[in-house]
Amino acid sequence: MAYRKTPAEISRLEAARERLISCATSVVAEVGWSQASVTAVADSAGIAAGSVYQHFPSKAALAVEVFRRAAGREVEVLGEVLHGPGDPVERLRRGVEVFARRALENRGLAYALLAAPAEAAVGAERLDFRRRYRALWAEVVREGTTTGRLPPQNAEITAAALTGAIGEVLVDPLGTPDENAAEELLADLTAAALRCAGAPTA
Amino acid sequence: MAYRKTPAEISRLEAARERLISCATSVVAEVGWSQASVTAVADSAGIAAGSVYQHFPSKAALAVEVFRRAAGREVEVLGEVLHGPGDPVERLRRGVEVFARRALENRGLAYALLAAPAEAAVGAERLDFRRRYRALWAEVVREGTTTGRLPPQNAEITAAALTGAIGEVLVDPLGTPDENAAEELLADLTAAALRCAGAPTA
DNA sequence: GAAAGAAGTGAACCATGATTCAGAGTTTCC
DNA sequence: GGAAACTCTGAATCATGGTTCACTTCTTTC
Repeated sequence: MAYRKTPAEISRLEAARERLISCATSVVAEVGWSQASVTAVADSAGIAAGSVYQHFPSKAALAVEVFRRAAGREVEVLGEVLHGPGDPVERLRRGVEVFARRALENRGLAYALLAAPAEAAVGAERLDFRRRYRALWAEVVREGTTTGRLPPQNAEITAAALTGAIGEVLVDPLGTPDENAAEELLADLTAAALRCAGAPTA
Repeated sequence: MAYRKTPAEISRLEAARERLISCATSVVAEVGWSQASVTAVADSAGIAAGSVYQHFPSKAALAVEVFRRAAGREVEVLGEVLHGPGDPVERLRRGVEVFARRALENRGLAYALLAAPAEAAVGAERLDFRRRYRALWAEVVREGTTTGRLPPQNAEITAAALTGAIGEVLVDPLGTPDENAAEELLADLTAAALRCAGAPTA
């Protein structure tokens, strides 16, 4: 019994791993997946390229973890809003607004999550998360139709349409940072989303 | 004056180039951009890998040409429908339907154009074509609002939303070929698109 | 403080796939 | 027919960037 990881050592390693994920996330947000080489990520975390492999078996595994963390946060936030109290139509409106606002506040990351070219493993993860967004929208839409606040419709299709519409509307502004037009964009986007679900125009 | 390309020779070269583009398009539609190596494309056209470089300066240039041709056809078809005769709302409906139907008829290619991971040059091209789709939708929407067939709205945002919504709704079915559900999908998709533009439900 | 074991380093290694190029085969023109 | 100019071939070359590994540095335990 000559060596045994002490609790302090374990948490130091854990912290190093977290730091690596966090730095990798920043790098991806700044330069995109394709430019986020192992070397660049390791440099930004202040460690050697080889050390990355003490925390992750491959670059792809790290990339997937980065994506999951970031996308998971968004799904969680959106879920909270959509599952919150109040009228389904109002929750839908707030969901779109919150999602878009968060994206515009962290454009680089939002672009990486929504649209930036990425390796296959991340692409697969992205599909999975789009499915989750869809499921969240579908729930609210279904609730709206059953309570009569929304007209009859295929909730799954509407949910997919919402996911795509919001992403597409955001991608362009995400590339060209223009602060002052954001509020108007948000208003127009939420209006389009509500129309898409068939909500009566306010 | 010892050698001069004869007309026959010129058209033979031209035909070889066209054939290459056509074969490359098929390969991309079947296996996606990432698997469409120069060797695979050359093999499918029955020429050596090196010969590709007699027609294109780089693989990226060929990929861009493949994308432009295919996407250009779609823009053209959509434009014809949207610029055709009749009520703007009806043209909108038919535009969505035609676009979606064509995508479902050639799923592999549609997926490659809309969503498949691709090199940077193709990604840039894709952005450009999305802008063109958007411009086409925006025109009709604007026409609808000025003639009073559609409620007041930001036509550019609605156009972006339509582009994203249609793409997103299609991407999933494009991966899982299911013939019989297509008609229902088309009906639900056009309904969602019309709602998105604020068209009164039929 | 010394041995044992683990983490960290970074230059070398390796896999992939685009690109090149020397030689073989074609076409043109006198 | 034959020289000149061009196309075609495909194995060799090259570029990129992820991954490995012999070695160094740090931790633990006695």
